[in-house]
Amino acid sequence: MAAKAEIQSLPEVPRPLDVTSQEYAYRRLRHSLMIGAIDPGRALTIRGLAEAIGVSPTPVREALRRLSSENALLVLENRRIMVPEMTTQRFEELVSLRCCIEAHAAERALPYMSEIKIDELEAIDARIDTAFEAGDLEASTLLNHRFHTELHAANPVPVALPMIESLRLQLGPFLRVAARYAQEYYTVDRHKEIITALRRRDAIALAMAVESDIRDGVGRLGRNALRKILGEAA
Amino acid sequence: MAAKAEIQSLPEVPRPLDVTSQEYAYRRLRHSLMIGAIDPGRALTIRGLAEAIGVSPTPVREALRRLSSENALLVLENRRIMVPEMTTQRFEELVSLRCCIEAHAAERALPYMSEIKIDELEAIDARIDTAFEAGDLEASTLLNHRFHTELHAANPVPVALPMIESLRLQLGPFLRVAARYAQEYYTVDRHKEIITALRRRDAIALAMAVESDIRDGVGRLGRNALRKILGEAA
DNA sequence: AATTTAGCTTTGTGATCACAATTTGGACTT
DNA sequence: AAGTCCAAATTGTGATCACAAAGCTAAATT
Repeated sequence: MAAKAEIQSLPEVPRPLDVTSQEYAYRRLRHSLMIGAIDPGRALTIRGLAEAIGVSPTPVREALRRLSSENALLVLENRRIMVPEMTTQRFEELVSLRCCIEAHAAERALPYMSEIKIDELEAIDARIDTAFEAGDLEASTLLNHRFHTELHAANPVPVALPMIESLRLQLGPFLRVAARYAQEYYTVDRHKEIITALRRRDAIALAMAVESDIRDGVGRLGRNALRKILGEAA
Repeated sequence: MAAKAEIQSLPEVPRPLDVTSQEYAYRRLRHSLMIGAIDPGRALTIRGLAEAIGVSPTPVREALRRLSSENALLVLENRRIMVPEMTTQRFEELVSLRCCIEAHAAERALPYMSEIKIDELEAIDARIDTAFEAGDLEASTLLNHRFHTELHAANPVPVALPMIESLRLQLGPFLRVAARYAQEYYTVDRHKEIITALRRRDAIALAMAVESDIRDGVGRLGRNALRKILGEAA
């Protein structure tokens, strides 16, 4: 009996005392996916993950079902589970859909935006700049997520949020790979424009700023990486 | 020991031989939700559903996790699971988001639309009219779903489809209730406009037609129902 | 009569076990 | 040396059981 070939080592996340094993497995898997700790195309086994996380197969299965419902994982007809691979077409679809939904969600959140909330967003943006100048890409992207989430969450009925997070989860693993291929980080941060539009209560400008922020940021990074990755393969 | 208070009777769905119990439970629950067989606000128990479906609790739990990831079900902090209730605000958010995504998805599918595909859509639309005139609301709404799905599925990378279906699932239970309150069915069917826009390859007209179709159909029906329901309550 | 409390039931959760299907590895044949 | 076939291991699946928390009912206390 050979030793288990590959005991996945998943990044750890804090576990509050009252969260269920299923929820903990979900969070840990989700975080691993988001930061690109599991490569696209990688096959996952329930028992392997259960051992890595330290719980029984049952809660792991439930976590995997959740993730596949969010399209963060793919269940093949072999019933095997893997991280979806990125293609040029899928990337373009994901980015354009994310622009569409986030612009819409921002417009919908605008009427509920208080000046205090805008101040908070401005503070987060300042921290993003600080983190970026310090070269802390980890904190920078995390704060960037935070900025967008806070923006949309101003809406008291955030039905768009789960969908935006699903898109982030689908883009996450690939963007981490993409970051390795980027020689320079285009920090074309449209957050200043977003905040200006918020203060002016200008819905049109807001939607355009949000769309530009995503298209010029995520879109450009991913496209460049895809060009290089596909160039290498050929 | 009193008999079980409420053995849910869920609408049956065909079960192919090769589908897992988990998948079967999912489909049956999903279908029940979609046609409004389970009232909003209704609490669900794992054991009760397992008995109703005829499987053990394990696959039911997995199905419930999937459904809650799609926001078709709500897990309370008591860990109890229920069908979300509809509010005016949530309804408006769902309808506007659905307009936004479906218009976008239709635009994205347009370049992949063949004349044959458009013919098929036209055929489905004809069947919708037939079913509607025959008073078969069940078939009519089912075919309406089919029409929209076929439209979006022309895109070879349909990343928007799961989100659209999630929105349908969130609106489904309520719309069934709403239909009871509608004295007359506004059959303002914009499908003819959609097909014309497709044939002309007019992306703008297509997006507008899709948006109008949803806003004038689902939106109007739901708003009227909400007005009456809330009027009764007051 | 209202409120608290005690005990029972129901419920979600998760670990374990058994089973079937798929996969894997190597030995055998050609 | 390449392909085929059989056996062992791995994997997904699902039922069952045990446990703890939450809910409910009814009795007892104030």
